[in-house]
Amino acid sequence: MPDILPLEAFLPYRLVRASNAVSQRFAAAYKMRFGLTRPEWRSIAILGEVGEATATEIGRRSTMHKTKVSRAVAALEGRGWLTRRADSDDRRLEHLELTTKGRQAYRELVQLARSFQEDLVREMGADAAAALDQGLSAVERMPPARRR
Amino acid sequence: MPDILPLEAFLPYRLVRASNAVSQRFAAAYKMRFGLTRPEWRSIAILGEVGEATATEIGRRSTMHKTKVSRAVAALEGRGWLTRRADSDDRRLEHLELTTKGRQAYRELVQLARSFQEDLVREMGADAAAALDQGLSAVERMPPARRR
DNA sequence: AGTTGATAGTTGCATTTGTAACCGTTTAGT
DNA sequence: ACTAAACGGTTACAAATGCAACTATCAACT
Repeated sequence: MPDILPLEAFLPYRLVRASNAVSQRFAAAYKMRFGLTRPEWRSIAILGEVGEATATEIGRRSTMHKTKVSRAVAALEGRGWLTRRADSDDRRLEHLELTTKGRQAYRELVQLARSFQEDLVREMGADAAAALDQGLSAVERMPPARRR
Repeated sequence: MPDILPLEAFLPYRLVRASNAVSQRFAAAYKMRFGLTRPEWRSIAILGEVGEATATEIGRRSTMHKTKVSRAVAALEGRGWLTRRADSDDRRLEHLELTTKGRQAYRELVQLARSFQEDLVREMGADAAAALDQGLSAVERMPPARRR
């Protein structure tokens, strides 16, 4: 008799599936509204949050690879949503900042995100949402598999 | 004063991040051991679980696009880990089944997955794991965004 | 029977992504 | 000062992915 593992009971699989379901739903919203990609949305989210950051810092804070950030930033710059400012001390660094247009979009994106999360919590139920929060916090506390 | 949304407090982002952290760690394990891709691992997992399935059923059960399944199945067939058997009634269907070699790998993969999950639960703590389970279940209960 | 529409599965093509290499700049060690 | 290593950022190339079109088959309806 075979020893089986139901995929439905396997945490990594369940996490991926839940994450896809939820984030794709949200991605559909900001893609529909602004035509943004996920790396772009994340970059805006970081810049809106911290005001100004280098590309590396965006990557660190949003868990994105340098190349993704680089491309997202280039695209957002092309839209006129952010500007680059060279660092006077270290000429490798570029300080990025949202433009007025970028901040305006950010404001709307925050609205979108808030109402999305409210709907989500309502739909799953407050206690389940609290449980999810607790579970995710524990995962976040785990040491990363391997730095690179 | 700007109205900000901390990305760290946004559920979709946290879900994606947790899911990446966990599933990439596991992926590294089966990739290291067998050189499998994620679609391949999932296809094996389904076939090992249900014994026999069509490509469409694998896709449905593992939430993968047809093309992913098609390519994964082709790769696994190339390895000699599964066989195709035409349906006698409906000649569009192909019943897929693991070979002896495939089942052997499956057995080892199940071991790998079990010990991975055990480690995971131990690392996050039993109650956090239970909370995560509860939260994920609630997400799984939500209606899918859009059928295709 | 014949046409239309659906379904199973594959493949071509464009887009996205990751890896590695690269350039310019800064830091550290000698 | 000088070399080597490290770092920020970009880009070239390869691999993975998704979409759409396609083939073959089946089902339904006339």
